[in-house]
Amino acid sequence: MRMEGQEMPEWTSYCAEPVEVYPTGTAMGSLAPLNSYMTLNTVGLPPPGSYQDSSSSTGNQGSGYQAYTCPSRPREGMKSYDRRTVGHSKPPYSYISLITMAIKQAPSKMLTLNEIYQWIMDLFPYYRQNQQRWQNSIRHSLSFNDCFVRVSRSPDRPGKGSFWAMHPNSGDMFENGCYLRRQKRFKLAAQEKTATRTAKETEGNKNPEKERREGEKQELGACQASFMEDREGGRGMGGHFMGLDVDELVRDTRYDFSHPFSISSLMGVGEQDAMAYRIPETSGEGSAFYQGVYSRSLLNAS
DNA sequence: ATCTAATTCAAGG
DNA sequence: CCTTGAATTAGAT
Repeated sequence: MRMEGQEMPEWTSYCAEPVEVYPTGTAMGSLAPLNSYMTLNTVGLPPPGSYQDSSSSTGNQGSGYQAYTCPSRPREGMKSYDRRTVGHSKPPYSYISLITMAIKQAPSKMLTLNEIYQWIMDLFPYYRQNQQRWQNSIRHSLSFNDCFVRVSRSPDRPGKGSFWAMHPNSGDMFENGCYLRRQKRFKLAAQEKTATRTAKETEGNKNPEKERREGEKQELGACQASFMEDREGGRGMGGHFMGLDVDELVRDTRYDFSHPFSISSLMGVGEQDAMAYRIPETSGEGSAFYQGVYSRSLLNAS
């Protein structure tokens, strides 16, 4: 039950209370969504005693995720596990996933660097440590990945740092339920990045140079390319996103289908669509639903 | 084993 | 704060 008009989704208020644990080696696709009310039993996981703990080796970079404490609403009869031993494990989300979640949950669909940091720390206790390290990684991710777009502050919204938004064509990068590694990056062709360099001061630069896109189309694959129809955005010299106006960056691009592990689901955004969890009635091969969800080039390439 | 995405360190603007 | 690059780690096949 989410409350309208609330700043943050309800689940963010208790997410700092780790009560559920996932076993080592759990396939990403089988992870329950953050706002799931499933119990360990319902997902058929081994008892808590059999979980490995990685929090003790806080600096254990490289040893992979041992366990993950899923932020969850404390429930009746749900014993909360020892947070000192099992909590603070690294969440099974890449920085790109985290950033994406943060931005998408924002009403404005745009956040400053610090707001992103804050959101992550509020939600995941693990990230309240080693801030220097992961925050540097976050910055690197933002600059390096074309799916993130830097939006300069408008004079009416003074402050420090730019805003970060999702590139309108980045698609739903995690609809397949994998938050650790995308199949393909969302890479803009060189021209797109360099496009509209001059329009920077011009303000009215709504004309991003819509030509020259055949090259990258083949590079990204047919499906992805279809996303690139019409208007293409680009980054100017300073890396600011200038090809599209803010409205486009900000619009909430939700998809018609809802996947149990989609970010929308994770964030409780699509609760009314929850029914869509239904699995297609055994279609001979490749139901429309899954074809849509798992279409490699279309959903992963971002 | 390989391919490539993600993470980390870190210099330079 | 932002961008890059090189080197390393690590998912997925």
